[in-house]
Amino acid sequence: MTVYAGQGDAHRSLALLWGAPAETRTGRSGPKPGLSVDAIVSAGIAAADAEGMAALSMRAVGERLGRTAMALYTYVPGKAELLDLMHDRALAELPAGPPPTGDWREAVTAWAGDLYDCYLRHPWVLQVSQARPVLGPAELAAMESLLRALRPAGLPPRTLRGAVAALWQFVRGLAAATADARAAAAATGVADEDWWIERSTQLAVLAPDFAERFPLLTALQSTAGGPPEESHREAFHSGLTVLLDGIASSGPPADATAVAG
Amino acid sequence: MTVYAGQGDAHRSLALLWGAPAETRTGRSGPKPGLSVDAIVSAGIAAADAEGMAALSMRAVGERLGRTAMALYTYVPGKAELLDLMHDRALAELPAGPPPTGDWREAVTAWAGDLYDCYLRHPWVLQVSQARPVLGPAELAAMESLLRALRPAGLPPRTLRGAVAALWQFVRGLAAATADARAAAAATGVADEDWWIERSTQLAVLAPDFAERFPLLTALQSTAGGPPEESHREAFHSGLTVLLDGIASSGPPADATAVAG
DNA sequence: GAGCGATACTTTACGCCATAAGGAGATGTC
DNA sequence: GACATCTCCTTATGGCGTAAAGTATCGCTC
Repeated sequence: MTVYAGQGDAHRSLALLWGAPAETRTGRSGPKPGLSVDAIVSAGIAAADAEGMAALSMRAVGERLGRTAMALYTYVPGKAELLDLMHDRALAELPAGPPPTGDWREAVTAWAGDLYDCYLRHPWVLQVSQARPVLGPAELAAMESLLRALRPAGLPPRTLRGAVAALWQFVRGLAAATADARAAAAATGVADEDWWIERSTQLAVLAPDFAERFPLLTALQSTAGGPPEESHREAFHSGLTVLLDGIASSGPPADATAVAG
Repeated sequence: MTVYAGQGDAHRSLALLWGAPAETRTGRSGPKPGLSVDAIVSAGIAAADAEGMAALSMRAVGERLGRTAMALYTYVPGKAELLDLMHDRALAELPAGPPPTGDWREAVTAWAGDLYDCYLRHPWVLQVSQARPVLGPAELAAMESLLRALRPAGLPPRTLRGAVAALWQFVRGLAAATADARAAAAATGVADEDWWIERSTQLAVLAPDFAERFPLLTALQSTAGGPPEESHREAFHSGLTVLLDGIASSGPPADATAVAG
């Protein structure tokens, strides 16, 4: 669901993301707050992790805190902003910085693996409207991490921007594919492999000319072995290798870093 | 919206996608169908193009056809399946095959550009739960096209799978970023540039230590010129170059194709 | 310490949504 | 003409996000 939040109150959203500093006015009257933005975000993440994005409602989050749905509106402008906060908080689980090894390939690989794992721990993040320019601190920190890892590669700014986009989107996309395969397996109660086989059987009936219409796809598919989960992991590594090779060939004179390392 | 369709009746969905062949039983009684799956899918696409994914309801689609929402359920099992059909129909706009030039880089670039443009023509496609293994004919045809374009690169199967995933996800991700930037600009009525400036100003207030916390990001940002739309196009090209370079370096002995071409 | 305004939270209500259930009318076969 | 079948409708159910308004609680001012 979507989670295609309206642009709504962008200012308020940003302020919440970056933790509005002097929110504590002097002279507050009224009952003390029983909740907090943090607690609400945590409850939202717990709910999304446990029940999935489709089941995430303001009522559900409120119930986890022993409140009604409307109580949340004291702390958060609306569901869209709550999702923004949840998104950034999930990304905040990423390690702060890459290990200071000299090998940028290793550093980038570690970064990609961390992001991939984080997405799979919180698959609902992938359903929050992608690439909405929310600019939360954790998201920016993750990007800074990637830039730090890539620095030794010595890319010019243009290429660097492209490489960052390609890396991020690749990880995100592969995590989404993995997560969806898992969800399908869990929802149908069918094991990954069997589900795939069933699908293929149906396809063979519906499109008997499949092999002729899609010869290359058929050929490629026949070379795949093992369950989808493993196949995704393999695609992750080989795709990442392609990306790293591309980055290496766009770097400085080709052997400067290799020799230096 | 999500479009995180339940796995629901996968069989029925697949049958619709591949155009169940002998649907016309002999001896049909009852009134003649006033609608068709095709017409409903077209209306759905028109609605999504015009009003956006958030406004896409069964009611809205029905209204475009002069019917109620419930009338659609005679033709389509539910909203999720309709979205699957819309998704595949949108991808069917892609050209059938790459031009038969010998230059695979050119062919892949053309393929990527076509997909990028298609996504931007139908931004809602990017909000349909990504990578759901729907396996519609148009989606598979697009993949076959990419494989055809990549063939001269002579990649081994493992690498090929990774490269395909990386390319597809990269294009999808960048299209999503571009589409979201456009949506933000349209929704706020603010021009791209101004919106970005405003955002930066807010950030500077909320996080005065921005430059210290994110030095590399700050440095990279300062090298960017021009409006976001152009910046995205630039990222598209430089990212694609990185990917193509990576593919080239994973291919056969490195100069076989270059010399041959 | 009385009063008052601000605050947290609730109840209620509105207008959406997808879709289950059942009925009305049209159309074909027998 | 009878009947089965099919399209399409109306109605109803149970959800959703959230606007509006009410209630209880707290802290400040006088």
